[in-house]
Amino acid sequence: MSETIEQKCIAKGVKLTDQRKIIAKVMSEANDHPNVDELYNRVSKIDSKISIATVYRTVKLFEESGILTKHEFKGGKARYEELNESHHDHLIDVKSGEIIEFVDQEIENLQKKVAEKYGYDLVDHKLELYGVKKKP
Amino acid sequence: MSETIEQKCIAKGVKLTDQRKIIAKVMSEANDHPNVDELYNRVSKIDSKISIATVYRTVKLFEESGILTKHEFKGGKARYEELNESHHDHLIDVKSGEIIEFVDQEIENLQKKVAEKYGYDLVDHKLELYGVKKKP
DNA sequence: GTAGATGCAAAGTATTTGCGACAAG
DNA sequence: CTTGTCGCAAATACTTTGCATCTAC
Repeated sequence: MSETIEQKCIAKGVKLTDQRKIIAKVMSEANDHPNVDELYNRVSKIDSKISIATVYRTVKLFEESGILTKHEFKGGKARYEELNESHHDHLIDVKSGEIIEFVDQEIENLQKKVAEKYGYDLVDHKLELYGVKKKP
Repeated sequence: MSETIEQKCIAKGVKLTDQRKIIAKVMSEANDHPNVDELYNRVSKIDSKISIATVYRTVKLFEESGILTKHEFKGGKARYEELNESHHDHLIDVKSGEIIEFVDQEIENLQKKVAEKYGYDLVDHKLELYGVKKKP
């Protein structure tokens, strides 16, 4: 088991307020990719006085601190997930919205190769696959 | 030289108004990836009475008709480009915003393979590389 | 104690929409 | 003619921000 978000905040010198602790806890426990509304709903159940502005401010702060990562999947609201050692990309079921995480080292290597071919160092990338479930 | 957007509209039965003809022309001639504001500016130079609502409605219509494609690059406004036979992905210079188009058949094949591995047919995908120019 | 965080409501952006006037087929 | 489009302004959706108050360190 790796560090919790709260531990990461301490490690990175991010001040821990009650609100941030709650948001950290909810995100640490999430195993999906909540958008700000969903996160706000979950957080509100723990402390109903937290404002959505704080949720926005906190996810932004956590993102800038390298604790969360933001995804902007097709035509939807921004979604967040905890950033951890294992990088992965996403396969999105266009019918159900289900999100599957995957890793493909070969694709990663090829991406770096493409960037280099054009004289660039790859600093970031986004790979999203959109699919429909196959008929058996 | 392939079809103009105007010709594609006719082929697809999209009604051609004066405004749409102008937007079609500007997009056909663009060799970048304008966002709606930029497109509106270019279009306004030809006919200053076109409203931005029409530009929004038209790019949406063209997208749904398979004439334009929409990109939502990191943290910016939506950008559009003409959809044509040659599929490609994008490498974005994070400093300058410059956008380079590239094709890598090997990555394309691997994507399909990943989707299949999870029992999906790939219907769409998004691959964006973000890089910084290498020091010589 | 002080710098920074919060809640609230108001302000920004980007985009969409209702409606009466208008134009393409 | 008739259906769909346009321009306008108002509405919406998501996100950010100014300000007075409060809190972690």
